[in-house]
Amino acid sequence: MSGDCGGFQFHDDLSSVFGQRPGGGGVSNMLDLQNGEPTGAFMSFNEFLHGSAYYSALARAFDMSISPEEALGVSYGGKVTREVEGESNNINGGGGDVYSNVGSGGGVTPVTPVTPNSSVSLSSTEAAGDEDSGRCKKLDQQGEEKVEDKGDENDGEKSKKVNKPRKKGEKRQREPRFAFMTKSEVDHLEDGYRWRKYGQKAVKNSPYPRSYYRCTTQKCTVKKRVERSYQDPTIVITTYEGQHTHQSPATLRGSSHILASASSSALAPSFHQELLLHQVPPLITTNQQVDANPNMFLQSLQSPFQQFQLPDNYGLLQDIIPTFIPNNHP
DNA sequence: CGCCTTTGACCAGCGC
DNA sequence: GCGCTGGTCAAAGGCG
Repeated sequence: MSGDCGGFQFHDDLSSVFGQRPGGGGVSNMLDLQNGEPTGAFMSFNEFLHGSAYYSALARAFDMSISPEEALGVSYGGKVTREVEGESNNINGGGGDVYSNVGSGGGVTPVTPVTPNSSVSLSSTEAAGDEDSGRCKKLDQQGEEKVEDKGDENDGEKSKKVNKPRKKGEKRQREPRFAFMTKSEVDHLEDGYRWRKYGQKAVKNSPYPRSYYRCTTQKCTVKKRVERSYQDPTIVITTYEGQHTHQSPATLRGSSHILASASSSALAPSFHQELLLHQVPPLITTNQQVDANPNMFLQSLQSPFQQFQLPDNYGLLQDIIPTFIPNNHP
């Protein structure tokens, strides 16, 4: 079990960590917000994820400025560290509060479309790619081999599906991964990209299956996993791996106008988010102290964002941003 | 017809 | 070595 190849070393962590019910102790109030409201939150991480500067900046920030542990620490405390380092200790019971989001505090927008969700939290691991050193080479190979395989699968013999030659010893560079914790009623949040589901697995210790998605754009190897917190079904944990090599349809659609009309309430929520997210990078510096007191952290983050004159309905971002930004400490 | 989801099977890594 | 688990494949079927 611990042997989760991978994908994400912290996937288990995520499950357990994100799975912690709010109220455990500290900061986690995000889940309590908007209770029972089937609000549709349009989760537009696309801008965040597509090959935009933001993604790169963020990845870089996590990768170079902070260790995975620290990144994770943004949301929860120390126990996690070990997992990130390769141990799959269950941090359950840690009671640590995972949610560090500033509540969306009713930031739910009436105009928000159908995707339910509200609060979001981000975590990042192993952008550093170290972790993979020990495992999951499989993933590396697949990207490339997969292609070959399809061609090779000749023989109609395919008695068994997966009998492709896997190169051994090859390591694949771990792609930066980011996990979002979202309160949502739908598993697959709209993020502006097109995804194809390629698998679903039951997750140990969780009644909810984990779904595996792959970006349908050719040559784009981005993947994402979606699973629900087993402790709080209203929480969806979305983990992105890799970096889009293209722009999302949503972005293409309006990116050029964003800056000009960003403040317009006519913009779709996603655009608001995009704008905001793109403005964020400068704030990403280091996140020392992040692991201190989430509350403190969040509080310190709030002011910087206010300068953006966020639209009334930026609800989601409201939650996302604070979590994203490690810290902006002078 | 193309795209997507579902689903059972396979593989690799890890712990015991 | 065995069993467990996560991750992936690919056939089959559904849908627009």
